[in-house]
Amino acid sequence: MIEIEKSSLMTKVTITDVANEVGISKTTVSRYLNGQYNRININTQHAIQEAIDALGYVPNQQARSLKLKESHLIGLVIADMANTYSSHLISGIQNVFRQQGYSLMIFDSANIVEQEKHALNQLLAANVDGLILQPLVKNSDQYQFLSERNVPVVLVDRQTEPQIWPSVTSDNFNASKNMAKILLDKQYKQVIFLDSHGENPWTNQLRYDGIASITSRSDMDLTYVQVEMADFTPLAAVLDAHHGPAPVIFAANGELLLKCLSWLKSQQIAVPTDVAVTGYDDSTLGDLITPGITGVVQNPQVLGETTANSILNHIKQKSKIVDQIEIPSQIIERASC
Amino acid sequence: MIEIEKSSLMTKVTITDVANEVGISKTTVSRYLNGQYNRININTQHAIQEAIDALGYVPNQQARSLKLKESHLIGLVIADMANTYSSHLISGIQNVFRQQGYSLMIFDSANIVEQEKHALNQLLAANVDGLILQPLVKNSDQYQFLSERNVPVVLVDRQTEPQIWPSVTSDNFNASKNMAKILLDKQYKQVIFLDSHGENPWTNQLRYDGIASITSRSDMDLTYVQVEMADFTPLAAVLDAHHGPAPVIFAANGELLLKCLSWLKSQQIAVPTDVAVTGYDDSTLGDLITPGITGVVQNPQVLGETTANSILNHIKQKSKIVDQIEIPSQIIERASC
DNA sequence: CTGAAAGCGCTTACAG
DNA sequence: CTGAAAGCGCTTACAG
Repeated sequence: MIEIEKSSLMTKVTITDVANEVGISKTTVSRYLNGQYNRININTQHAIQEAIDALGYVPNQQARSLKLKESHLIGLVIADMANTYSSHLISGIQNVFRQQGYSLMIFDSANIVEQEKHALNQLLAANVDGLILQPLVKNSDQYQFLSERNVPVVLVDRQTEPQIWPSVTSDNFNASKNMAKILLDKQYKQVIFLDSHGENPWTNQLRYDGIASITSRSDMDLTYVQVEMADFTPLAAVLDAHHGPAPVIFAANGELLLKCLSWLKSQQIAVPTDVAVTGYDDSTLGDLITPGITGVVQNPQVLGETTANSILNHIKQKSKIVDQIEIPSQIIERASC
Repeated sequence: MIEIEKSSLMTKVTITDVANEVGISKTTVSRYLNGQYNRININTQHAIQEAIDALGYVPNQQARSLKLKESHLIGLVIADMANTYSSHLISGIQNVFRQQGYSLMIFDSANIVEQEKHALNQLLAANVDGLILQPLVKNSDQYQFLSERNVPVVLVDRQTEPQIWPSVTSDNFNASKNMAKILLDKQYKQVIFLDSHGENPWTNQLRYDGIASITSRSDMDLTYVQVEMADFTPLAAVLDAHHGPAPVIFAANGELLLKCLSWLKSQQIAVPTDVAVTGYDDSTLGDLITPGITGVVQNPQVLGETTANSILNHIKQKSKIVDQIEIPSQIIERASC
C-alpha cells in the first residue's frame, strides 16, 4: 500500500505526481494518457489508472498543446451576442465541436470594431487552431494580419471583399429574390425595402439586390426606406405619399420586421389589407403574432454546424481552398402578405 | 539595418525570435511585454517594439499561463445554448470579462448530464481560473469533484442542494409571489400552474411555491398541470372541468407561455375573457403578441454581469464566501390577464 | 539596465 | 516494456 498524497487539495496534481505515486517515470504515464496501451504492461496500466483516480488527476491541456503545437481550441468572434441568431449559431457550432473534441472560445465584438480587433488578438494569443469570424467590416484589409499569422479562418454569416477567406453564409440574394417572385405572384405593385441604420449593411445590400433583380424586370416598384431606432417617420412619409393598392413592406431583418408590425399596429394600419408586411424573420414566433408572418427564415443552427465542419476541414486537411458555402433559407407563407 | 526574418509565414514567431531580431536576451523582451519599462533602456524599448511590429509577434498565452499558473480563462457550461436566455446571459458575462482581460470558454451541456460532465472536465483540463455553471442536477454531490479540484465555481440561474457554492439566480420565489398578489388583486379565483416536463424542475418548483405562498392564504385555488411537448390535452381537461369565472394560467417559462397562447388561439379560447394568461416571459415580444402579455420578465444580462463579477471576486480575493445573490425580475402588466 | 538559467507540465526521439 | 533528457514559449529570482 502506497501512502496517499495529502497535497491534492493544496495544489494541482501533475503527471509527475501520478508517476511518483505509482513509482514509475512520467514517460510511461504520458504514454498511458495517450492510449499507447500496447507499449505498457497491463499491471502498470492498472496502477496508473488507480493513481489517477486516487489523485483526481486531469492532464493540463495547456502544457500539452505547448508541446504539441495544437490547442484543439477554436475561437469565435460574434458580432452581437445578445441575439437569437447568435445563440443558434453557437449551438450548431458546439454540436460539431463536442464530437470532434474541440473547445470553443467566444468573444463578443458587440458591433464595435475595436472590440473585434481586441478579440482576435486575444484569440491569437490563446493559440487557437482556427478562427471563426462574423466580420464587422466589409473590407478584407481589416483582417489582413490574420493571414500573416497563418491561422485558418472561416467567415460566417458575412463575406468580406475581396473574398480571400472561406465563408458560410445564408443565401441572402437568392432567398430575397424568391420572396420577390412570390410578391410578384401576389400582384403587389410596390415593394418598400425597410432597412435600419447600423445593421450589417452589406448583407442587407444583398437582400435588396435580390429583390431588385425581380422588380427591375417587372412592373413592381421598389422603394428604399431607412429608419433609425424606433423612429418610423420616414416610413410614414412613404406610406402617406402612396396611392393605389396596398404596398408590401420587406423588412431587412427580424427585429425591424417586429418593430414595424408594432408600429403599424400603433398607427392602426391594418396588415395585410392596408399594408402588407414580409421580410427576414428571426423570431421563430411567426405563428403567434397576429397576423402570422410571411417571411424568410434562416437556419443559423445549420450555419453553425457547417461552419464548424468547414474550419475543422481547413485545420486538418490544411486545405487552402477558399470555398463559399451558402445555406438555403426557407420561405414561410402566412397571413401578413 | 538588420535583415528581416523570412520565417514569419512558416512558423509562429516567439519571444526568442524577437530577442534575436533586436540582438538582446528574451529576459528583456519579456520584461518589456510585462510593462516593466523602468527597467529597460528607452532605446531598447523602441527596438523591441519595432521588432514586434515587424515580425507580427503575439505572445503565447498558453506558455505564459503555464509558468504563471493562471490562465485568465473562465469556463462556462450553459444548460441550453439554443435559448434567448443564454445569449443574453453570455452577453452580460462578456461585458465584464472584456474589461477585466478575461476570456470565456463555453460549453453547451444541451440538457444532457453526461455532456455537462464532459464539459466540466474539458474546462478543468483547459486550466480555467474559474467556472460558471448552470447546473443540470440539483444534488451538489454531482459536482463534488469540482471542490476537490479547488477551482472557484459560481452557479448561475440555478442553485444546487446543499448550497455549497456561491450562486446568482433570479428571484424566482419572490417574483412569482408578487405576480400572485397581482392575480389576487385582479380577483382571479383559480390559478393553473402550467409546467412542462423536462424544464429545470427545481426552478419551476420555486415559482410554484411563490404562487402557493399567496394562494394558500387566500380564496384562490391553485392547480398544477404538466404538459409534454406541444400536447395540451392535460390543460384542455382542466379547462373543460372548470366552472365559474375565467381562470388564469401561469406558465412556468416563456416557451410554454407562447405555446399556450398559440394553443388557446387554435382552440378559439379568448384571452383574457375566457381564460387569462400570465407567467414567465422570455420573448421580449410581449408587446407584439395580441393580447400583450402580462408576465414576469427576467434580466439575464444583469445576471450575467453579476455572475462574472462574482467569479472574478472569488478568483482574486480567494474568498470562500458562499454568497447567494438574487437578481430581481420585473413584472410587466399588459392585456393577457 | 541586462542576461543565464531554471522551471511551469507536458511529449517523444532515442536508447536500452 | 521502460526511462532520461530535451524542448515547447514563456517568467523571474539571482547575479552582475
